[in-house]
Amino acid sequence: MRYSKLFGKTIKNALSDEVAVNAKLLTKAGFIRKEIAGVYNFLPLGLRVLNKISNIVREEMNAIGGQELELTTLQNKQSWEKTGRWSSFDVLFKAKSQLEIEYPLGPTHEEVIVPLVKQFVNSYKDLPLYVYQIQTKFRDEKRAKSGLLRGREFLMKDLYSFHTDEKDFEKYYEIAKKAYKKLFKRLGLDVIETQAGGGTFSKFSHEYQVVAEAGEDEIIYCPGGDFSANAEIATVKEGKQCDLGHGPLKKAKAIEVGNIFPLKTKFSETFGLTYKDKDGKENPVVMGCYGIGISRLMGTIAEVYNDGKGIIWPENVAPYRTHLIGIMNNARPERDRRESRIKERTDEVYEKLQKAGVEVLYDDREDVSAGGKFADADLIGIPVRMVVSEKTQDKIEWKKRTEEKTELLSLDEILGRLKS
RNA sequence: CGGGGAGUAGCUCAGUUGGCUAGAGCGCUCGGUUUGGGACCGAGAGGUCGGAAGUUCAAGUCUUCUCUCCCCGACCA
Repeated sequence: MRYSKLFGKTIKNALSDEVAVNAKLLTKAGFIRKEIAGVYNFLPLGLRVLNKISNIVREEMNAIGGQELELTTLQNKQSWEKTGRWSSFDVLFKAKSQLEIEYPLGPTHEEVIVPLVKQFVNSYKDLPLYVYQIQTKFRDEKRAKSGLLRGREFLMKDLYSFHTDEKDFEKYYEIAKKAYKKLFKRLGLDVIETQAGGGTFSKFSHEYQVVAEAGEDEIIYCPGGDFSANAEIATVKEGKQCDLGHGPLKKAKAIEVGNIFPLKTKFSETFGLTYKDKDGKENPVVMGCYGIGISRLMGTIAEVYNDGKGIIWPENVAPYRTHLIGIMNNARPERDRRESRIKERTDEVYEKLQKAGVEVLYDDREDVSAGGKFADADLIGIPVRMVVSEKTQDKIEWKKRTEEKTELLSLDEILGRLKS
């Protein structure tokens, strides 16, 4: 992508109405722009990050048997009345039509998926079943805050699992836990699996927490990694030795990026979702739910990985793998043949990278100084920066966003590095 | 929803006790000089001062109402 053509440019000053680190950086760098409080537009760069996160989540959900589907956002009031949540779900958006009919705007999808699954599941032979969707959800937060961390409209993955019995559910729950661990690792995030309360549905749940000052949750955890509990339910105190002797337990603020929990038969009983077992007996289906906040993850990554200059994207979620800069006199290429060759060379490197299948954001702007391009590259935070200039001669300068050192490499050497 | 703060150019902001054609920096356009860490000179465009009502000879400035954004709290499968 040529930066000169990219929709959504960097800005020098942060907008005054963005205070949260993630919103400030993402706005400055041209990834997002606020529409109203807690509701953001995702510009091309931001959408690429969102899609990369979604795709990793998608791959891992597919790997544990998940089938992707798309559910409605405009939902059925009757179903919500049936579960009692039409009145008890306090952040439910209620949209009214011209005919004065009310529709819940989906904050979650149990009320849609359970009646839907009921139309297809009759027998133990239809189970287990794992379906998921990655969709925009709406929650009427009284106070949206912290940029992408707590919005009124946000992108979320929800997987629902359906089982014949508790035992089968528990088996899958452990599989899901493993998938979550792998998935967060792929995203480049240090995520702590945390025991949490069960809310209204069950005795327990698990949250996936990222330690960060901006977080709204508080966890008591073992730095060695074998224990963590939400402070709301923790029975142990900060400072106590953990069971494996990894030193004293710590207390920290954290961002909840995922949450998995048993639904048992709560929704299947409400909607009459049952199956016939081998003896022809009707039983309620046992369910589990597995959520991940996709847009919140994007905010969390920006919140956690940055320095004074900008964002530092982990490789797998960066909008582009590489950032190419040409330092040249483009104002009057016809006047200075030597420097105009640099422009041609950078164009050529760009074409070759593209041909080799390397994702590259090419800063081809002709009226921006070298310093301006470097500053923007740091702000945008793509993992690898490559420079072509008079100084690099027939080579290309390679620099990682996380490091200060630069190296001069040939295009072949660069392609070799990007392959591994 | 309670408490606090803020709305003036695309962005960040200044604007005195109400007083003349409402300003600056950045950005943008044009011309010129520049090019390895956010260059410089010159010219120019750009404003219903969030909205409505009111007080006044006169309102960005005072009063009332209202909308919006931010922060703290409460809330948060």
